Order: sequence, then structure tokens, then C-alpha cells
Amino acid sequence: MQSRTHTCGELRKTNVGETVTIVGWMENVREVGGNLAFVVMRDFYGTTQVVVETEDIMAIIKSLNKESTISVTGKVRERSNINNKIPTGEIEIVPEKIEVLGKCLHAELPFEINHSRNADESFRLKYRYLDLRNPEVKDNIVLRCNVVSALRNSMNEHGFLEITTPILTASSPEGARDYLVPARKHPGKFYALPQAPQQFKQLLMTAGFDRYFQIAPCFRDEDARGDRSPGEFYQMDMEMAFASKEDVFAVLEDVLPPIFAKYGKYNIASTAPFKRIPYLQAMEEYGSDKPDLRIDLRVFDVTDELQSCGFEPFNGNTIKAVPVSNCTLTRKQIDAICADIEVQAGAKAYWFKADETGAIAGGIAKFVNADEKTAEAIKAKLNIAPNTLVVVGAGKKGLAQKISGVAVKMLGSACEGHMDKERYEFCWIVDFPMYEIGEESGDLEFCHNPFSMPIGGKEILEKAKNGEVDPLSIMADQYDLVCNGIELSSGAVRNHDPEVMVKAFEMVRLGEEEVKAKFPAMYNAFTYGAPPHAGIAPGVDRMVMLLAGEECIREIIAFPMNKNAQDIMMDAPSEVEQKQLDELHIAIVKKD
RNA sequence: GGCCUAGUGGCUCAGUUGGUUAGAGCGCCGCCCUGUCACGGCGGAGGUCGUCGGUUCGAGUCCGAUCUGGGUCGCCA
Repeated sequence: MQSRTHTCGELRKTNVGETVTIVGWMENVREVGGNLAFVVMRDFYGTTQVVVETEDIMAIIKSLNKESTISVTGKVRERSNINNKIPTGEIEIVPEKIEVLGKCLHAELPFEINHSRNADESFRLKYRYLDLRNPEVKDNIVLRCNVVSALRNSMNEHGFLEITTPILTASSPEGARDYLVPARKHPGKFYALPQAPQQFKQLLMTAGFDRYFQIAPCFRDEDARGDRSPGEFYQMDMEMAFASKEDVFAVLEDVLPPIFAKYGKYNIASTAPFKRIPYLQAMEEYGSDKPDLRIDLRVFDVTDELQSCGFEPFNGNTIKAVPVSNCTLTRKQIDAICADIEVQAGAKAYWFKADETGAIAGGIAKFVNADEKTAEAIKAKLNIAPNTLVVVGAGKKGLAQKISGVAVKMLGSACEGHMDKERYEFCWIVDFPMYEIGEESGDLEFCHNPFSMPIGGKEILEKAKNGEVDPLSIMADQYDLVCNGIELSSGAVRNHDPEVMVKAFEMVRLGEEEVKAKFPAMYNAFTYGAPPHAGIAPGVDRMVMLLAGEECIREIIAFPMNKNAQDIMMDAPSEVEQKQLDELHIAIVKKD
């Protein structure tokens, strides 16, 4: 093969007269009569027009299916009709020689390359190498590379070392379902793929590495979502020794905004410091622990005002309201939104509105208007002006909050003027409760993860033990990074003190033995002098998704699995040979 | 596992209260066209309507079951 002199994206008017060689895929052929035809060639960098004017060349072109790869050598000529829509639109190549490099044996493709995003997703995944030829699809992967590269550079500049940690490791008892790998040399035993490098990075801190990071593959055997790929995903995992929450915040507030501003679909990103919202306040005001700060709607508690208005679902329940000013939604649209809220929140949403005169009408207005006092109290509480829609949720506190949180997000995007979409709004959610009462057990349990340092340390745990402090009021020094309503990351100041660790576990009726059994390496390591440390792990896939403006995580992964954790291109998972199973001491038990 | 939704030529879809030979666009094949660029024109091939069963004189359409996608809840410390 003659090597190319130029890509398909770079020839301009200034190259006219040069003899060049370009290589690429034959994207399209436009025959316009006689021996005149135009061939569009595509490579990674762009497209270039090749003009066919002779019988010989025409014969070669006509013998090929589209998407065959060819090499074209010829002279660059200025076009008589210039196409301003493409960068190479001023020129065309008059071929002297065409070499066929790789024939496409299929006259009909599974889908049209440049419209692959309209095709059925199963086809796109099965023929992902064709799907990725579509520049729109490819560009997301390029974006991902650029973002990862920018993250690495920035973290390096901030003094962080990238250290890889084991992929074959031990199963850990808490958290998500593990992926297990049978150990050939140890019959009946298994490795687990890491759900995160959590313990390793804490051990690196204990080992004396001051600032660690890693673009880390993580494996969790849990069901997929639109924004969650099954099986595997990547985190920009980081940890800092002798550091507090403030140090972690400072690094990410420095690293992320420039990357979001440079690579994002929207080029406005919040600057440091990001807004900080305590968890309980977020739940009260936004009905969510991942509020979308682009939306200006808030949640109000109207339990006192509405509980006894006579509307049966309100009886004995917490009631939350989301008022939307200047709302022009029709009754039909409101009903549709309430139906969507019900699907997502799992409970009904109700509504009423103040009409153009300010009078309460529609939906459950009958009950709100039942007596004048209730109506006036509501108007005052929610500061209701004419043309205000109020969506209401009721239930136990958590459920009412959930309904209102879903309502905020839906109404924010559905109603004019309440959401400035074209920007990235970051916030930290801080002060998560350390403990909760388990729904099934009715006993005190860890709320999130047991690695976090309780705010107040050993003293607060002792007071709780002595009954001086309500254990439910203990906060963990833990934080989430949220952007545009998407949870990007969770992190914490870690509990590096074995004594405090044991005390924290004692609160949930576990002792030193359990701590040692669950995290033997980490517990032992901490008994040899550990630095206070803190870290976080923003999800790379979700970050790229936000930057690309995509709703589906599969759009920013080169070879994604489908919803059922299958790779239909490679046919994984698949059956293996009996010999392999025998070596691994595995017997398949068939179920009926 | 629950709920919602979809499945009709290679691809994307239409198909009315059940009623003659299941349509369109794109793609493909053939012919025509000397400046196209989403080229255009004419013609053609291509469908057991996801599968199985039922109701009916008659099912793409109605009913039941099932399979396969997608979304969502559970789950994801």
C-alpha cells in the first residue's frame, strides 16, 4: 500500500496542483451521467471528494460496495462548484490510480452509517465498528479521550501520582454484588473484581503516598440504567493524606471547571467555591440529595396548612408543595406531568393553581378552598401570585420529599423560565447522617459506608454511647459532588483511627472482631500509624455524558454492553469448554 | 423480580370499528442523466406482520401465554 500524503480532512485550495494520496472508506458515490461521478471518501479526519471522469476509474468504483477501503492517488483540483458545508469543499481529487485496500462484501449494510443513531440499538451494538464510523458517534469517544487526558494532566499538575491497583482481588462483604473469578490454584476459592479501589487507596495513604489518583475501572454486578452501564465503569479515583474535606474540595474545584468549560456542550460552569448544601437541607428544599441548581423551584412544607383540609390522602401525612410561578401549562400537560411523577416517585402527585385573578382553582382546589383560612394560609406560605401552579405530594416524610423532588425536576424542565439549561451547576452535598434505623431490622445501621469519619470523632461516639447524644444526629464527614442533578461522585474524610473505627462499629452492635474480619488489611495497616486522609471518586462515564450532553451512558463508551450486561458483538457472556470448567473446579448446575 | 413501552421488507416507520393483492421513505439491483454534494428521473426485487395458542366466516389489528429490546422502580455502601 502506498502511504498517504494527506488525510481526508486537510486538503485546501492551497494544495491545488499537488499530487497526493489519500486513503479511507468509500462513503458514497454520486453518478451524474456519462463517465462523471463523485466519490466521497471518509477517514478519521474528514471527507474528501474524488471526481471520476474516465471509464477505467468508473469501472473500479462501480465494482466496489460502499464502505470498501481504497487508496486514491491523483492531482488536487479546485472545484468548479464549491461546497461551503465541508472544510475540504473547495477542492477535489482527480484520480490517476485507485488501489482497493479492503473490500466491503455487503451491498446492504445493517444501517446507514451517517444515520446510525436512528437505528435500533441492538444493531448498533452488534455492529459497533460500523456505528463508530458515524462521526457523531465517534466524536463522543474522542471527547472521552480528551477529557480523560485533561483529567490526568490536571491531576499530575496538582501533584497526584497515578498508581494502578489490582483487578483480581478479594471479595468485600459490603456494597454491591461482586463479579467473581474462580481461582484455579485454590479449589473452591474466588477472586473478586474491585467495586472500587477504596481499600487499596487507603492503604497507599498508610504507605506514605501523599497524593494518589487513578482512572480506575470498577466492577459491580448490578442492574443497568440509562445513566449506569452494567458491569463496569470508570472513576477518577483520588485520595490525599493529611488532608481534610477542604483540601479535596479545593482540588476538584480547581480541576473540574476548566475541563467542563473547555469540553462541555455548554461552556459555562460554576466556579470555585461550589455551593455547599447539607444533606438534610437539600432534602427539605429540593426534595433530593442531588438537586439540579439550574432550576429555581423550591419545596415547601405545607403539612400544617393542608393536613386537615379534608382531602383523604393528606390525612396524617407529611405534605410537600412545589409552587411554579408564571405557569402556562394546560390542564392536559399538568395531568401528563403528574402521571410521570407518579411513575418515578411511586406515589401520586396532586395539583391546584391560582388563576389569573389569583383565585385557587383546578385539581384539588375544592379542598384547598374548603375554608377561607386554609386558602389564605397556603397563599401566604407559598407566596402565591396569579398564574401559579402548585404540585403537591403527600405521604411519610421521605415519600413526600421524593414526590416533591421529582416534581421540581420535571416542572423545572417543562415550564418556561425556571431553568437555565445551558450551563453546568456544581454543588457539594455535605453532612450525611452516619446512622439510620434500618427499615427491616428496626435497629441502628450505617447509613452509607462505614469508612467515613463521624464528625466529632471519638467524643461524639462516646456521648452517643452514654445517651447524651442521639446517634441519629451524628453526621459523617462525607460529601457528594452533584452537577445538573446528576450525582458525579461520593467521597469522605476516612476513618483512619482503629479506636474510632471500633467505636463506630459498636454503635451498630459489631465489635473489633467484625472490623478485623471485614477489612483485615486496612484495620491492621491503621494500627501501624495512619495519616488522616480524605478522597473522592468522580465517575468518568457520567462526567463525559454530561459534557457530551448525552442522556444515555452507552453513547460515550466505545464498546458498551446492553441493558442485560451482554456484549452482543463479542457474544459475552458465553459458554466455555468443559476442560476450562474442570481446571477451575466448576460444575454447572442446570436449573429447570 | 414489579410496572410501562416497542417488535410489520436490509433500515426507519404508517396500517382506521377485524374485511379484497399489507403501504411509504431510505437502502439495494437495473436503465437514463457531463458538476453532484441528502444529486435527480424511470423501473424492479425484497414481507410466514417476534413466537405459540385462542376467538372469528375472516386476525398485522381482538384475547391469552411466551421471547427479545428499551425505559423505570427495586438494586447500585
